[in-house]
Amino acid sequence: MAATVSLLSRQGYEATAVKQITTEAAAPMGSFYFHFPGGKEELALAALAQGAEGVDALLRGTLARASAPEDGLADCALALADALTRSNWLDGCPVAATALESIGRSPALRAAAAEAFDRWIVTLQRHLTAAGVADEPARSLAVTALALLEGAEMLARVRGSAEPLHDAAAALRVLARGVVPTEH
Amino acid sequence: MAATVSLLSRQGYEATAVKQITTEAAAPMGSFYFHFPGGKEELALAALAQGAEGVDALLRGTLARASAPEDGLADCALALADALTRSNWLDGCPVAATALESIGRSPALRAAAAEAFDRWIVTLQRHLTAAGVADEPARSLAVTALALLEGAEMLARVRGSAEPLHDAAAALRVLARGVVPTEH
DNA sequence: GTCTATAACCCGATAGAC
DNA sequence: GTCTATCGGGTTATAGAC
Repeated sequence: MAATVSLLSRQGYEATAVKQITTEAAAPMGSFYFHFPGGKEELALAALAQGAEGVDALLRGTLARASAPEDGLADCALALADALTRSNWLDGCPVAATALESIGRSPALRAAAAEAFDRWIVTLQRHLTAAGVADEPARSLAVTALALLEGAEMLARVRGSAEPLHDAAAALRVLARGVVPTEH
Repeated sequence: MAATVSLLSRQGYEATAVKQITTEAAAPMGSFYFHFPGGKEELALAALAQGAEGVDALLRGTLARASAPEDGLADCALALADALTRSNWLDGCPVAATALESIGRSPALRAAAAEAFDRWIVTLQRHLTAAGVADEPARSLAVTALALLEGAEMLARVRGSAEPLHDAAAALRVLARGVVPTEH
């Protein structure tokens, strides 16, 4: 299962063969279809849900540890850069590749991807409202922040450089300072 | 060829069969391998290059038509939203899906995707330097803008809503105003 | 140069013995 | 519940007639 999350993150849904998954998990093909009668798609749905939880935990942890509320979003970009560097740019967002592939092909996968994105947006938005930002600018900035994180991560992985995520962190700091009320 | 660009944009590299391409182009399988001895991958490389040119033309046209230099980046987000809505969220970035699939699998495709992204970044950066922004903040903002455009487009397609691209446009306006010198 | 027919292979999924 | 052996179909790519 963790193997599936990683494979979907690295190569997407279409390029990932069921056989590759069962091999990596040291499980035989046959019993796989006992646990996942819905086949490959059902497994992918479960993997997307698990991947969504993993990313959400990373975001929540990073936001909670932020030295100042207005730096939380930027810290998320830096946390992604760190995780990516450690995996040699292989383990990216566990949802992105599958999301793009699913748009015109699998309504179920597309919905699962949308749900994952929504969950992360809510997490980011809550961080902002907790810092005193009103609901509406908070939601808009949360959507923008997630888009920027996803896009910067894609650029970083394709180029093999953390630069886009560092640039994104700087931009997120600017955007957050525009809406988060300062204490003094 | 144009068919290939569209198919890569809609479903990525792995999900696109050579047969689907030749069928859509009303060409027989056999002669395809005469024109593309490198097979599917060589065709995809050509399609990525053509897709890169198409997007670059859209960006250049939008930036040239911008009412004010500091609105150029935001206009790009709105142009993408417009094109996406017209295709029912199907025809997105012709590079993104293939880029994510290729990272751990095909160095040639990954390099082609990186080249496309670089080209767009240069186009965005030139718009900023032409508006009087210094090289370094211009490059950093161009990278951030492309990341935001790509991420927002992915979110918009997955959710079937232009909202993320509108939010991105607003953010790009804020970021551009922070670095583009005003006239008066 | 163009196209058909097919090879060689891999895919997801299943039947059926255990 | 577990696993092996296999099915039917779709994949890329090619051989060979035209």
